[in-house]
Order: sequence, then structure tokens, then C-alpha cells
Amino acid sequence: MSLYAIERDTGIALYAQIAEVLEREYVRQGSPGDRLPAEGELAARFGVNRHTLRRAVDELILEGLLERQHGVGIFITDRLLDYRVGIGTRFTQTLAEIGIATDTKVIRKMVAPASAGVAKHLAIEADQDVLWIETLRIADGMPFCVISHFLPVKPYRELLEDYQDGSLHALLNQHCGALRRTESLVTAVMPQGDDAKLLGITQHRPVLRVKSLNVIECDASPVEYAITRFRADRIQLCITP
Amino acid sequence: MSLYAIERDTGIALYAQIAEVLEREYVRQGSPGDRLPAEGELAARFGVNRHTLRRAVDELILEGLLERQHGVGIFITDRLLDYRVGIGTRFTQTLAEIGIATDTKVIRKMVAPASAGVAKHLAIEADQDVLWIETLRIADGMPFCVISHFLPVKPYRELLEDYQDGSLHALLNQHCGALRRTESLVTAVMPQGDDAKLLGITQHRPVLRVKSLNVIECDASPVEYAITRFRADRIQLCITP
DNA sequence: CTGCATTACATATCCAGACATCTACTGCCA
DNA sequence: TGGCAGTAGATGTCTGGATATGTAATGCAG
Repeated sequence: MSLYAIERDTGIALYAQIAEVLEREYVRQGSPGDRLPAEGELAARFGVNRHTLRRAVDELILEGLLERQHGVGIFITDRLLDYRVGIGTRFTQTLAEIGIATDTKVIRKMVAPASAGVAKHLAIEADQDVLWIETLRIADGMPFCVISHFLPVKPYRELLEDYQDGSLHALLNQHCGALRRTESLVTAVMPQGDDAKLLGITQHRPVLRVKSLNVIECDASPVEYAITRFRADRIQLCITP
Repeated sequence: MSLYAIERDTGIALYAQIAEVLEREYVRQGSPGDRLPAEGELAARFGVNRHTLRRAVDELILEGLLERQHGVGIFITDRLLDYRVGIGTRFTQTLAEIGIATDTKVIRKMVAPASAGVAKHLAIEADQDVLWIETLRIADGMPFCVISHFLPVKPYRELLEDYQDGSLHALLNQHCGALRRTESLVTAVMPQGDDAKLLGITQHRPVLRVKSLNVIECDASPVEYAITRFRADRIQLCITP
């Protein structure tokens, strides 16, 4: 029997009380990957309807403590992995330095008219075509971040015609010489579109979004505008002055 | 009548279809602050149960597009304000530079044993007492970020006995000389504890968390370890190399 | 005209049940 | 032995109804 009882008519919602008990009893006691009893079983134990129990589980999913797998069960999520990635340097290079094997998967590669934001940064007219490459970066076999790369069509279309994997910036470096990152804008958002699926997280976990612009070192002409979405549960950007 | 019809048995959940229609029809057309029709009204219009409609609204609340007020209605949320704040500099100073008036409110001030993380950064023993100050920063009259400041008790207790508002770092500067920020760790999390209430956001919007350590310039001894939680909808950290 | 009780209406919670869909396992069949 | 159909059991969606609680406007009493 549970040490923590559920009380009705206390002014505190049943689902909130149950969420707390579930957290104390399963999340804190258990380990990542552990499965909880089935919804019906838990509902019976607490003496509430299955909907009420689901509402309680929803709370913990929102907090990132649990996740559901359709047809399988409810599981305790993995903990923060605390990778540190420098913001000033390149993705592949940075992770290589701390001994993490990385992989790149090209999700989409297309030519499309630039949005206002992209056009501004690439110093072209809005609606003018840009090269749009969507890549998924994988570290240690686990999805790490999704990057939308935007490049001017003009000089880079042929260059990237057969780009498939590896470091995009190494390729650009060979062609344009040294690149420089001008500034990075960092914020937190909820995952949009396919990002949650690609990153292997639920729709309810935040992602760290970094917008950055790379220019050619010598003449400062823009080469690539990138929007990166990191799994926030696996990463801490490390910024050193 | 709506241009966008809801279809059953398409394999797409009704609530998902309704959420899309609500977004197109109200969120994109309307303005922040606008109220949606009542739940019952909308449910009748779409020909679904009120629970199903609520589920649809839940989706948009999670995406940060709508918010509910008990007994009042459902409203379109405010848009991103896109403040840019440099990570390398001081809060008050940075915002002053871009012409934003700031205010500081001390939420809590107490002495408590250090957690493992805090102790490590301040180079003291775990469980040893530290000064713990919780402040809320307000920019242009709107909550902006919550900061947990941790300082060694030893030299700073008396200094900060009567600290109430204004720049904490200006005060520390007078006492210790120049400070230097060693590194900043940035990630995204969902708000914990009272943070959502203090920041004036729902529990379902992400916050940007920055952990930083300030040391004395000349001898590199740690002065302040701070954990800052920014409203992610109002801020973009701007990082320049 | 002020202030408070009433009331209408909004969202919040909970229950009970039906059916859909997904997953993993079982066991038969080729 | 490999593959596939069936099935048990898990989560997902939707309905209908009852009741609780919060908000703001109404209207009456003072």
C-alpha cells in the first residue's frame, strides 16, 4: 500500500496529488527506462478513473520526467547528458575535440524562395531563391540537433549538389577560404514541425535554438545562415569570453 | 461557416484538425489579447464534445499561442519581443545600453547549505553555508528573468545585508574590484518552482537557463555563482565572438 | 451613488464507457 | 526455421454528463 494517500475535496486536484505521488514513488525511486504499471492498474490503485490518472501522467510528461509509448507503456525518461558545446566553433570539430563521434544525415535539400529573415542575413532580395539544406546531427548514435542551412544559390549550388554527409563547413572552407561566425542568437522554443520526431523527443520538451551567420573572413560576404535546434536535455552551450 | 472542415475517420485526430483550424482562423487572423469564443460555442460549431475542443486548445496552449483564464476565457498570447541581450556583459548595463529601463526586485535572501553544484563552483565544501539571493529583473515593466545568486557567506554577508535593488554587480565591484565572468552554460528547460509565476508565463513555455560564474579579476577567486532563467519568449541571447 | 449579494457564464475537474490503434508475443504453417 | 496471422494488452481518442470553482456584470439595499 502507498505511504502517500490521495484525498478528495481538499481543494487540490486529484490529478495533481497523483502526479506528486507518482513522481516520489516511481520517478525518484526508479531509474531511467523503467516502466510504470499500466494506466488501468494505476487508476485502480488510486481509486480514480483512467482519465484522471492519464491527466496526472500528462503533468509529469510535461515536466519531462515520463514519456509514453503507444501500445507499450509509460517510462521514466533519460536524464540530462550535459554535453558541452562551444558556441564559437564548428559542430563536428567541437565534438571531435571532446572525443565524441558524430554523424550527419541530410534530411532535405532543396531550392526555395528566401523568407524575409533569411534574405536579410544573406544580403539578398526577399523571395529570391536560396539553397536550403536540412541536416540532422548525431552524436554517439543519438540525435543531437537539427540544422537548417541557408546559402545563396549562385556560387554554392553545384558545390553542394552531391553533399551527403560529414562536415559542411569543411567543404565550404575548401571553396571559400576561412569562414567567420559573426554573431549567434540563442533562445528556447518548443519544437516545431518534424523537429521533435527527428530529435527523438516529445513535443513537450524545449529545444535550444541558435541562429548564426557565417561570412567569408576576408571580404565579410555572407555564406551561410543557419538555424540550429538542439535537444535541450542533452546539451549545454558553453560560452567562454 | 468555416472554410476549413473537420473530417472524421481520416486517421488524423479531431483535436489535431481543430487545433489547426483554430490557429489559422483565430491566432493568425487575430491579435494578441483577443478572446476566442467560449468552449461550448466552439465545440458546437465544430460539432464535437467540449472535451475534444479543450484538447485542441491544449495543443495551442502548449505551443504558446493561446492561454486560458479560469472563468474568463481563452486568449491569444503576446508575441515574441526579441530583446537581444549580450551574454558577456552585465544585465543592468546591457539593457541600459539599448535604452531599456530595468528594475530589480529581491524575492528571497537567505543563508543555506550549498548544493554540490554550487559548492564546486564557489570552491567550498558541500553543505557549507552560502548566501542565496533570488532576484526578479524587470525590463520595461515586464518580468524578464529570475536569478539565483550564490555567494560565499564569509566576506559578503554584511555587504549584502541591506541590498535591496539596483545592480548587484555594481555593489560587488565596489567591494572586490573588477569581476570577470569565466564561462556561461546555456540550456533550455521548463520553468520550475515559482519561476513561471514570477515571470508571468504559463508552466508550458520554456525558459532559457544560463549558469555563470564571476570571479575576481586579479586573483580569480570565485565571488558569485548565478543561475538565470530568462523568459524565452522575450529574449534572444546575443553572442559575438 | 456605494457596496454587497445574486446570478449568469466561463473554465476546471472527474467519472463511466465505447471503440481505435499500436506493439509485442504466440503459435501455426509452409 | 522463417514468416505471418492472430491475439492480448497497452495507450489514444471521443462522447456525454455531473459537479466544482472562478469572474464579472446585474440589481437591490442602504
